Amino acid sequence: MTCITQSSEEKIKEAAKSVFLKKGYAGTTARDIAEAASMNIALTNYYFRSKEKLFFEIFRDLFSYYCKNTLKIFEKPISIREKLIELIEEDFQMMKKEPSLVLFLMTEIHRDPERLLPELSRFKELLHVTLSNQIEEEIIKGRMRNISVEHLMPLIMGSLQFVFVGKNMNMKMYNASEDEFNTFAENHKNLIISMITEYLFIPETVN
Amino acid sequence: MTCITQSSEEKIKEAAKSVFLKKGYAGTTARDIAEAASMNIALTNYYFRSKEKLFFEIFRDLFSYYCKNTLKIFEKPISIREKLIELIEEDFQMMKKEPSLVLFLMTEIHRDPERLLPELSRFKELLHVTLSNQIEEEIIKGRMRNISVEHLMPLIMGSLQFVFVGKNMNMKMYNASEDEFNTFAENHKNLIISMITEYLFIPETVN
DNA sequence: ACATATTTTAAACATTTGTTTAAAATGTTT
DNA sequence: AAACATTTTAAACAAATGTTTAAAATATGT
Repeated sequence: MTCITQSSEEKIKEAAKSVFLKKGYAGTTARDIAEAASMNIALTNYYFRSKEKLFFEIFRDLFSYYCKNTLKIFEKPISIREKLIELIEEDFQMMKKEPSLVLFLMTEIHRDPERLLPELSRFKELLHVTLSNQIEEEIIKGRMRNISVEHLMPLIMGSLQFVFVGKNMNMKMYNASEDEFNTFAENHKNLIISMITEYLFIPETVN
Repeated sequence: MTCITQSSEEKIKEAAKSVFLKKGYAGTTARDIAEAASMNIALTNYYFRSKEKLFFEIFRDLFSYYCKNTLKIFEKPISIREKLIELIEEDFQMMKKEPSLVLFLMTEIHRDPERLLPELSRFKELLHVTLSNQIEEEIIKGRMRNISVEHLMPLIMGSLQFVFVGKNMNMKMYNASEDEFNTFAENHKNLIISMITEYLFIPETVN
């Protein structure tokens, strides 16, 4: 999203985002940000008042970016099966674009959950509204295994996202290039779609 | 492993380990460590020469702790099915004991894979020796789905470990206590065992 | 008991940290 | 062009950082 003309404020925020994603809050210095933005040190505080305020702003952006797609899919008027497949596909694309995102979010939340997630329960409720009832219906109809949303979500997200959380480790372990890793991740995604759907959904018995 | 009498060196290392696990390398100060160990600031450098050297030592310990159990299980003369189930059970116990471990390792490796994983390929080879052939046999015999170790491992580890990587987020989201989280994690583990085995292994056709 | 080596301490060290200042440069309005 | 507001700059700030020092305390060997 690099515009032709970008305000200094935007330039700093963009740069800060990329540095925070790479090094985390504690590992990032004000001078790192200034250098990445090619701007004077003082400007970060001029526009954002403090490193912490800038971080909060970026964290909030990234976290809602992370959630938004998921909710949008869940609100669609499609079947559970389609929702889950779309979720995995969307999630995969997101992580391909921003491979550090999930690890970043997890690390920072681990550091200070209270401060960073003051309104998380709203997300939980939206998940329930858009998914729980639909799942229950499927289960009652005998078309799906008995599983709760609380387990379903980490089951899906976990298997897929973990590959990206450990991206650098995997690349190191298999001497893989960026392209090779992406191919690997794509295959893994397809494997997960196959496993999840085959495990969750009970094939209709032909009488 | 708190002994009755613990040398200063051990006390510092123990304390440093717990602080590093919680706050990561960049988020930990020399004074944090000294305070956690109830020791003088200068002793860290007296025994370990630098914060970085102490960190490397602890990282190496934790990483081999993380790998050791896995390899030990894979070397056992048991079936693939048994190996995978034991792996999940062991892994679960490990994370119950040290919930921050995986996120810590992933974060630090992400930060600097070259420095921290100089000899990772050895682990990869051991994985192959102890597992690849056995899997191939099963696949040829038609008792197992066609899947490579490269995909199998993250598939298993991911779904299970992700719950602990996002522990604080999950606890916050569901207002869960430590005990409630552990119950949840245990149920999740069982779900994963069920899913993995049912998906991977092809039931013998009764003729 | 003495001499020696090891461990612990308080204090200081030079850098790096996030942040502020006050002046300079630039943009905007009339 | 003059007056004003906004943006950018170099320099400095206090506080925090990892590390070192040199003396004190303790342990060890003879």
